Amino acid sequence: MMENDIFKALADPTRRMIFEKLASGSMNASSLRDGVEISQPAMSQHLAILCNAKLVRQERSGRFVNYEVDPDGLAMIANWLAKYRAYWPARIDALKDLLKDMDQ
Amino acid sequence: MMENDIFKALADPTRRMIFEKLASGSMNASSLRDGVEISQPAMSQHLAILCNAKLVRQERSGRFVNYEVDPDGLAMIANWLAKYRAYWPARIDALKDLLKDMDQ
DNA sequence: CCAATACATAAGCATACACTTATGTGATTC
DNA sequence: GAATCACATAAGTGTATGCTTATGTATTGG
Repeated sequence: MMENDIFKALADPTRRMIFEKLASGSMNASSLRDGVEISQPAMSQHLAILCNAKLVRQERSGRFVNYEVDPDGLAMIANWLAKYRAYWPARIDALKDLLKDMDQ
Repeated sequence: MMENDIFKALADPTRRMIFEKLASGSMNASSLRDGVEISQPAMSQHLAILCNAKLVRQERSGRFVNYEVDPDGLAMIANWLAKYRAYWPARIDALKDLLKDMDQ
C-alpha cells in the first residue's frame, strides 16, 4: 500500500534529513552526501525508498541523477491528516500561519 | 526526539488502524480489540507507543483505561508538513476542503 | 576504446521491531 | 477477601530494516 510506504519511509531520521535537504532545492545523489556522513550505497538505498513512497522523484541528467521533492507524497500525508482535522487544535500558531500562506 | 517517535509510531499499519478507530470515538483497550485479531499484550504495547508519541492519551476510569486521540501529535505532523507547503499542489481537492474547514 | 565518474544492486550482518507466552498489578464484585 | 476482570510488563523469538563491502551498469572524457 502507498500510505504504508510513505510512513515507513518517513520513519527513518536519515531519510527525513534527505527529504528536508531536497526541499531546499533539487540535487543529485552526490551533492546530497556533502557534509553528511553516509556511504554512497546507503544514500542510494534511502533514495530508492523515498522514490518508491512518492516522496521524491528522480530525473536522469547525463550520468547524474537529479532528485527532487515529489508533491504526490506530501499530498498523501495531507490527505491522511485531513481525516483527523476534527482533532486539530484551532489555536496552534503554526497551523494558522500555514492557513494564511495557503489561502491566497 | 518527539518527531521521530511520531513517525515511527505511524509506520506500523496496526497502530494506524488503532488510531483511526480512536478517531471515531474514545474507547478502552478491550473495545479497541473488538473485531480485530490482535492479542491483549500486543494492543497494550501498541497503545503505549502511540501514547509515547503523543498521538493518543489515556485516562483511567475504574479498572478500565480510556484512550483517545491526542491533538498534540497531530499538531506536530501538521507542523512538519507545513515546512514543505511550498511543494503542496494547490489543486488537490482534499486539501482545498481541508482549508475550507479550517478557515473558519 | 578505456579509464573514470555517478549511481544501482547484491549479499551479509547487527540491530530494531512486532509478536508470542507467561506473569504482574490494580480495581471490582460476589 | 478471594476470585475475576482490565490492563501492563517481562522475556523470548522470528523477521524486517539499515548498514557494510563488493560488484554491476550507464555515461562521459581523454
